Amino acid sequence: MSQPVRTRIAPSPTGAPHLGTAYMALFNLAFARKHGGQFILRIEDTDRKRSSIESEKAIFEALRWAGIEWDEGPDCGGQYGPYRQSERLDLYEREINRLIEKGHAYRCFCTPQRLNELRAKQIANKETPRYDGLCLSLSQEESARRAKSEPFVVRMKIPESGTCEFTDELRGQVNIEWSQIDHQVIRKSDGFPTYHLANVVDDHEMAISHVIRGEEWISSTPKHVLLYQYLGWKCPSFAHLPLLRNPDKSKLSKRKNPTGIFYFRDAGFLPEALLNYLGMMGYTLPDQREIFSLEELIETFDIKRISLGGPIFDLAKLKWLNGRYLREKLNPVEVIDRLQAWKANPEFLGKIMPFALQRLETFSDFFPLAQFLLSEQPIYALEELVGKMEPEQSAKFLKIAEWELEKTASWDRDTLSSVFQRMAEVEDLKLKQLLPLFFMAMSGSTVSLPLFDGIALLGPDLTRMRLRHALELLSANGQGLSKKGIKKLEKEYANRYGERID
RNA sequence: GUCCCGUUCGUCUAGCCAGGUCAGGACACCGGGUUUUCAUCCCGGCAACAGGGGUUCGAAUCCCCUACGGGACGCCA
Repeated sequence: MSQPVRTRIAPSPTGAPHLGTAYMALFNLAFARKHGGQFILRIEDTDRKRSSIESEKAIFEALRWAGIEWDEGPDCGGQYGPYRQSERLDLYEREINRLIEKGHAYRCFCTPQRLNELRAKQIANKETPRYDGLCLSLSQEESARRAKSEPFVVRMKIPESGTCEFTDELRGQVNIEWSQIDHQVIRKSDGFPTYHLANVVDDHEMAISHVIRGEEWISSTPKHVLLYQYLGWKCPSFAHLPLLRNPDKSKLSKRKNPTGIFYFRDAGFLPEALLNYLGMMGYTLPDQREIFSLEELIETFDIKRISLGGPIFDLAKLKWLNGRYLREKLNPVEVIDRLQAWKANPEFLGKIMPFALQRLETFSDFFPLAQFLLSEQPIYALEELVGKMEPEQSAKFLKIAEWELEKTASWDRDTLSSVFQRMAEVEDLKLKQLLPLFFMAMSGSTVSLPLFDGIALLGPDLTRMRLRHALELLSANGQGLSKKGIKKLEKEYANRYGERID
């Protein structure tokens, strides 16, 4: 351990900042700080189609809100920069060429169609899908010649037999047979590296000493280990943390849980309580304290104390903890400050006022009208939700809205309006017939502010939760969508609205 | 399907590495008390070593098998 400790998180800027990112960041940060090292934020934006600068900004904002600070990153620089993979392409290209020259990697000219067919065939034969090595036999000359006129990817070679052994700091030795590993693409046809290559190159170049990441990476660790060997570099040590889970034990997903970091901000949680809660997922301080600050976590941090069973994220316990923070860690004046910073400020109230004003006779009318924008979840009865609509129709429309809104890139009044406009058209309904359901689901009342403006102010995370809450209310009364029903609806949806995205 | 990882109350976990505790704490839940209500707070209760084999005087703890859960198998990360 003579080498300075440097850890990192490497989120990819696709979609909303995820709780899992904050979770991994927390332990990477704690480990680095405990050992007097640095914690780095690197943006892995090698997926050109899905990465966006907005998402990158959101990651900074979300992590900062949560109380995670990094020593080096795209926004604050550092001596190992740049910290954005799209700005490091030369570096990857150099190493990819080195790998090709040394015979550790080769160009592959197979078309996506051929690979799809191959995969389909292998799956049909109950084999593990894997590249069959067709382009492996190409001579260096032919490969170089075809590269000038044809699209290609670069794949890394994998030993034909034997076992990859590596040490996971938490689990001990892990053995995976090379026969299980595919000839991984390390450079895509668009010239960008894949995660595996970029990750290894950057971790080396950025002098990362400890790779602390999610358990989902264990099975691709052999590829990484091999790349370090091929490139003649020393491997960092690896520690794979358990994954946060949904109540059904599957990997935490926004389908089943609030997973966006901003959800917790917008729903009125304290960042320090959230961080504390994440810190007790799979970890306990030596003295079993449950309430602890980041500093206290760091002070006593011991990565070996992490327990390996995937912890289920329990909103109820988080709320309990948040309540204790409010009561025990803050005084009333501070709570008022924090409340103001949250939504009780002129800026936010100012956004509501234009809509509320037309409905005001006295000040007393304001807060009841604005209430749904200031609470986590309005309360209403099933009959109110459904109204004149058939319950199953309601469930269907709620689900479709959830899918449609998932696809909505910009979250403003007009865009939202057109989403519902279109939905009414496709369903052959008047907007007036469709909307009462959503008024109730969003605001818990038929007397409320304009719907689209309301949804815009609510933001995507709270909106999703409200749709889901409505759906759950229907299900709890036996009038929701069954699994089969959802499958069926999904197909119908694909036909009439277009493919769904996650 | 193949491989890998995991498994202590419903949930988060302590204990496991260095076998001997009535298996401890917290959330949730239930009951009681304080409070004009509610909440807070206090007290009490419910509730777990996945199963089966070993090793041992003794196993939650060490070993093996089974089951179950999860993850991975992309020109996503």
